[in-house]
This record gives sequence, structure tokens and C-alpha cells, in this order.
Amino acid sequence: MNIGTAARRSALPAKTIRYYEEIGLLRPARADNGYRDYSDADIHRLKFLQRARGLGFSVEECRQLLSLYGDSHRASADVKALAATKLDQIEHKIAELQSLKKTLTHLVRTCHGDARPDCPILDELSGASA
Amino acid sequence: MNIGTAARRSALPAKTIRYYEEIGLLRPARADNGYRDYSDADIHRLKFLQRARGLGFSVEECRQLLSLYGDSHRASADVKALAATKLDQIEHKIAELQSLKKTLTHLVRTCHGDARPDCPILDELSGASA
DNA sequence: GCTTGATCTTCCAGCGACTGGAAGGATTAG
DNA sequence: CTAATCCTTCCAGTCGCTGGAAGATCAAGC
Repeated sequence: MNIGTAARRSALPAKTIRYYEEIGLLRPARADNGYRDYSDADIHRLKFLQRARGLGFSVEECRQLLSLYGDSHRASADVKALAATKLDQIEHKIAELQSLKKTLTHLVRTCHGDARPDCPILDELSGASA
Repeated sequence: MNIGTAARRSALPAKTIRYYEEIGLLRPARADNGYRDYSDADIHRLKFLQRARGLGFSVEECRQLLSLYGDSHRASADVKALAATKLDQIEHKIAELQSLKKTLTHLVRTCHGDARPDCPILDELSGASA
């Protein structure tokens, strides 16, 4: 199967698929004409990557997950640990963004937002309150 | 004032300050020895940048904010619009992360996490449920 | 005056995860 | 046979820094 079809089936851009190959995440066969030739197993792997990336795992973490996935003797604890770490990171990021949101919401609310030049947002950024 | 002092006062790494200069966010004077020489106004500008970046504004948005800051005829509505857009983006990002969190939490909870190889997380990623 | 160490300069390279585009070969439809 | 589409490789750019090398300058101590 050519890369265009693989792209459609995995919901990944062809460029990204080539990139994943370049960094060693998969090794598709080659047809006689030099075109990449994807098997169903390759598509499975690409979909796996697509889902894992969508869940916020980095490419390196995806590599680990794929390695665990391919290891029939893996312990589920290893996978759980990876996912739990990622969950932690996501929670931290959420907390950080919520703090930003709070500050920005306050600023937006106190700015009258008309044609006049005085602006509490710029005041805050310029350190007027500090 | 040398860059080291400017770095301490603005809470930005010296490398970052040089980078900001390179992309045209400020133009410090130069002393006879070739060292950058920061004025109090420069420090003010750097602190402004430090705060705005900390609030999640991109460097290009910071450039706009600085331009609005320096324009005494600006309308506060312009600044408010920038901030409101940023707020929207932050809210979207939070929603996205919360959705990720939900999925990952579920996966982590259903994975027994012991030495056995069966793992609902990998099952999900491999598309067992799809 | 000399040495040492901190600080400054420029320049180049790399991070992560792609994405865009150019130049050219292969395939397919009509 | 032609035109359109798809494939190939390679190089460059994105964003916002960050690290390091090589060399100049400065400040402090002896």
C-alpha cells in the first residue's frame, strides 16, 4: 500500500509518516519502483502512534510504548507508570494554564475596552502594580 | 548597566535578552568596550516582556503589546482584544488537556499495573476498543 | 605589573515535531 | 501521448530559546 493510502488510513499526513520512518519508528517495505509499501501491521503501528501522540505522549514516549507493546513479557506496571507520569504532567500544565486564565480574565474584565488610551492590562504588564 | 545586571533585574537569562535584541524587541546602547549598556527604560521593557511571556503571549504578540504600550493614542480596546483572544486560546488548551486527562485517568485506573503483561492502556492504543 | 576568574562578545548548532517547497521520477486516466 | 497525480529525496523553516566554543575585557588580589 502506498503512502497516500497509509496516510488516509492512519489519519497522519504523509510527511509525518516519512518523518516517523526517518527517526526509526517504523520500517516499511519498498516496492520495486522505490515507493514505500505499507503492510497492515505498519498501518496498525501508525494508528497506534496517532492515538498515543493524540494522548499527549512525546515521540520518545511513543517509542517506549511501542517497545512495550511489542514485548509479550512486559509488565503492565511499566506502561501504567508511563501513563501516570504523563497524567501528572498534564495536570501540572492544566494548573498552570488555569492560573494564567485567572490573571488574564481579571485583566480583561477590568479593561474598559473602548477608544480611550488608559488600559489596566498594559499597566499591569509595565509593572504599575508591582 | 551590563547584561548580567539586566538579566538579574528583569529575571530573564542573558541569552534570552540577546535573543530579544536579535529579533528587534529592544536596542540597547553600546559602551566603548563593545558591551551592551542597558538603561532603566530597557530594563522596564525587559520586565514587560518577561511578564507578557509569562502570561502566555507569543513573542509576536509581545511585539504588538509593546507597540501599543508605546503608542499614547492607542485604544484600550485593541489591547483588550489581544488579551481576550489569548484568553480564548488558553481556555481551548485547558479543555483539550482536560479531555486528555479524562481519557488517561480512565486508562490508568483500569490498568492493574502489576507484573502481568495484559494492559488496557496498550489495548486502547492498539485500537482494541475501536 | 601579573595572574586569575568572572563577565562580556560573536557565531554556530541543536532542541521537538513536524511542515513547506523544489526538483525530478513513476503511475494512471483518457 | 499527454496531463494530472503521486511518489521520491533533500533542504530549509517554524518557535523560543539554550548550549557551547573561542576570544576580548574587566575587577580583584598579590
